[in-house]
Amino acid sequence: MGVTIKDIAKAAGVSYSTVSKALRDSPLVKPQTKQKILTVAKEMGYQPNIAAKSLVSKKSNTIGVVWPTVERDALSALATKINDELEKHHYHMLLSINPIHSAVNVFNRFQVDAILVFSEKAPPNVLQSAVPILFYGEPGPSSYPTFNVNRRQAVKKAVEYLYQLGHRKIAYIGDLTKQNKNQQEKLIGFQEGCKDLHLSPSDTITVNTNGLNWQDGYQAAEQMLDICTPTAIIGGSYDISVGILRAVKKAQLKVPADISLISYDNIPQSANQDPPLTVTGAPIEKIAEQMIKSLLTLIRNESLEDIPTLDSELVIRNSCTSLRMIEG
DNA sequence: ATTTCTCGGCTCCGGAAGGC
DNA sequence: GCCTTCCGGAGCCGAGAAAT
Repeated sequence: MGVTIKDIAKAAGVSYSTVSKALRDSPLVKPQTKQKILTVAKEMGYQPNIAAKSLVSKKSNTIGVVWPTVERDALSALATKINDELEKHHYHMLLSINPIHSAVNVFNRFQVDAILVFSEKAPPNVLQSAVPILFYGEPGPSSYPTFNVNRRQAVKKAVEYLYQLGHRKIAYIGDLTKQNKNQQEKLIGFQEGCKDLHLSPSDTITVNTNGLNWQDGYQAAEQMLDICTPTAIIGGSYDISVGILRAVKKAQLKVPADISLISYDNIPQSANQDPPLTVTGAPIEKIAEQMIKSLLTLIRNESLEDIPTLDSELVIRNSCTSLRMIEG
């Protein structure tokens, strides 16, 4: 058992209510008494008991986050940013990779203040939760607010940028699974972008990775390169793009000299690749910021007006080159 | 089966002490 | 005697264990 305010009270020779006030910097405690209590607390290694605090305040200052997987770099980056953003507001984060229903159930028992559900596919029925839930990505049951980013626009921007560089033979390598709306949005963005720019359907290639891990991207790119070599590729996620990069290198080709590459997922890690990747998508700092802003609104019991869909940004680094330069 | 107690921390209310 | 300052005790919170 850890040190409690009762232990400190005994050691400091005051009552525990005085310790409580001193620790909360209450003006009702004499400065000398306060200083003595703080010194004793520090010496004894006192750490406040969150469970006890939440009993009184009816708040745990904890957010439950339902996460699909911890294995993808893109998601770890977002989880880190969300945690940073929560810390700014003195909140803690509990992460669960359980299925949505059981995670929501456990979080309610832990008495979190709100739950953020990162959903890659909509849950089949209504969730039982005493605390507010915010969905990110795939909309949940209609009664729950959803926060989203403009994936379609992101991929479209990538197509337009590659077009400006002179590319006409462009591949999109991503998860094309029909059930996953988020991934479908990216595909639609690619198709719309190509159509708007009158790219020949025979030159635009879509390759299904059947997954979002780097291995999925690697295999899909490897198979594609056996058959054809586009001048540019758009990877459907950061992890997929990492796989594509490996496959391109294995095929004795160079990015960007032989093939330009743009990755979906606007995360800082993209800059650490060789070469640093040009990326598209909403910056994860902005995603985390907007997400937590919406969550805190829900916690305050205020109604959430329309949550804005975050626009994407293209970050140009070194993985794309002008087609003229390749030819020259 | 029902009631009481326990955990740790917070807050309200009131008592003790001291100054005028 | 009154007022202010400082501190202490009771009660509360929720869930589960222990007692009845």
